[in-house]
Amino acid sequence: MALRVYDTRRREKVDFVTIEAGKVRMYVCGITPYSPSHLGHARCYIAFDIVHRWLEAKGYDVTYVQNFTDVEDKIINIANEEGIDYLEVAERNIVDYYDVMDALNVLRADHYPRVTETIEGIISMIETLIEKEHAYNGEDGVYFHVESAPEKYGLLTGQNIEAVRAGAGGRVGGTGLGKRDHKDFALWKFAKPGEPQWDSPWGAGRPGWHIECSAMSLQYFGEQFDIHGGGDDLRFPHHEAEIFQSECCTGKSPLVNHWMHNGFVNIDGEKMSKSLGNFWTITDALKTHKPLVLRHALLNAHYRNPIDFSEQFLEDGKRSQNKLEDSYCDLLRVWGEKNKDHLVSLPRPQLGGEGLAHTIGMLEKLGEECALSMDDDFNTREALAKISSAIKIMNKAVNSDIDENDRQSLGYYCVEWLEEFAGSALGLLPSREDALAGSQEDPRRAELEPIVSELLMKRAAAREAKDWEAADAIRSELAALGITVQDTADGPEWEIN
RNA sequence: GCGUCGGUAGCAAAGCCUGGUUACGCGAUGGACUGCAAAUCCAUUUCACGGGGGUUCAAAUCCCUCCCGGCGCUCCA
Repeated sequence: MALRVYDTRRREKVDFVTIEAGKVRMYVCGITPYSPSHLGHARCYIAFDIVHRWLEAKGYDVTYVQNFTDVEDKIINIANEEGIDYLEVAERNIVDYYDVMDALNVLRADHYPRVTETIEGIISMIETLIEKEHAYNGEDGVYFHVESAPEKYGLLTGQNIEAVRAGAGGRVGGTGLGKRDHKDFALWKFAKPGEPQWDSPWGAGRPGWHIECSAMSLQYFGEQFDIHGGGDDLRFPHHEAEIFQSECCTGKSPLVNHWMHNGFVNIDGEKMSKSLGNFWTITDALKTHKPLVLRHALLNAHYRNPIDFSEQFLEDGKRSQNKLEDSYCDLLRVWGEKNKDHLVSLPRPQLGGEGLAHTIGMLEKLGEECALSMDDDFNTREALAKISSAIKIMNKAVNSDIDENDRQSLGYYCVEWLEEFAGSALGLLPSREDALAGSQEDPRRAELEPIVSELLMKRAAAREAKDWEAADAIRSELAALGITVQDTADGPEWEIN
């Protein structure tokens, strides 16, 4: 099956081709750790986590690099306000980033280089650019001269260099006093008093915003690599700046085969921003919803399209995710109830029976379709639709009147099916242990356990006595505590809303 | 202004590149099951594609045009 990926530069889906057979070099722009991670970050890094997972599922050897821009204006300002070192600000937000991404089941990249650890590579890159006359030393910093390579302008945004010049109007000269041209951008900013700084051939200072990514990709991948990703807003100027820097430095073009950009998260139709007061951190969202619910909700739209985030959006994700987890749990029980001691080592059962063959056939077809959806530019929405269809078939088959051995082996098949597509590929399944334990991972559960157990025992007694009124009253009481009770063949179960 | 992405049933969102077949989900309604619920299953809620032209045996899908909206052109995932 051929993987097709949308490439921002060519503006169409193209066959995925790597520089070296079987190997993928993927670079995704990481965060500037000046504040806790927000929903936009969740969307971006989940999107590229899907790329990461699917490429590995297809057998590629993926090297995934993601940077931290740990020295930058906003970080310095916050550090000054709080009277602490800028690295402290960066560090605490990097810790937050790892925490929330782990919770969201985002697999770690292979390398997380930081600007502050890449100064040497940055300086040597700037030296080369100056030698080749693509950069110059201005009053307040070293700048890249965009007009030195005009053919590279607008490669990702389709903007025309002449038009931009014409439309720039009053903004020309607004920032960067030492610029020769308003389109030029800083490679190295000379230090102002009290700012973090490193020595350089041009004077003490720190790197401009774009150069770190060029230096890091060069360091880890060399002159050219396969995938470069990031949020849609990075197309310009950040990624176009990278093209200027890297290609002018090495003389190799194109820098990247596949440029990938994920769509934005809007809040109730408006762009999420601190000034509008509609800013959601990931931690905010996780206060009321489980991490996998947020992940599911985000994967329910194609990664390139914008998402309109709302309470309803999360509620939809919650329903879908609960359904997935409930079904997974049920199937684990169908298969494993009698095999708890060797749940993992049990060999895959033989599938027998005419009825099963039909079911297995349908599931295999859906599995293939699911893979095709992922191959078509990582269409997680369509893949989830296939998974939903599969779950329906699974539930029906497992609940039908069939031989017990068949039921058990079918359960096993279904568990494996879900683990392959919903689990490995989409990262939406909890561990088998967590799934079987229900929502046990919720910290509030342990707290509520004693009181709920007591009420459930009273209710069981009332039901035993067929005192339905009393039993329902207890259920209402629990509902008022935000707890839903479900009666199953194995007795009542409860979960926190 | 320039660039770019969109406008799909009550809501939400795939499909458009590679014209011709059901999206999927939520919500709603009825049914099976249940003491009643929940969960699950079945059925109904279907002939939806911004407007107008055109191409074609056939268009949500290709072409033209118009309208509306998002985002970018300054820091931003």
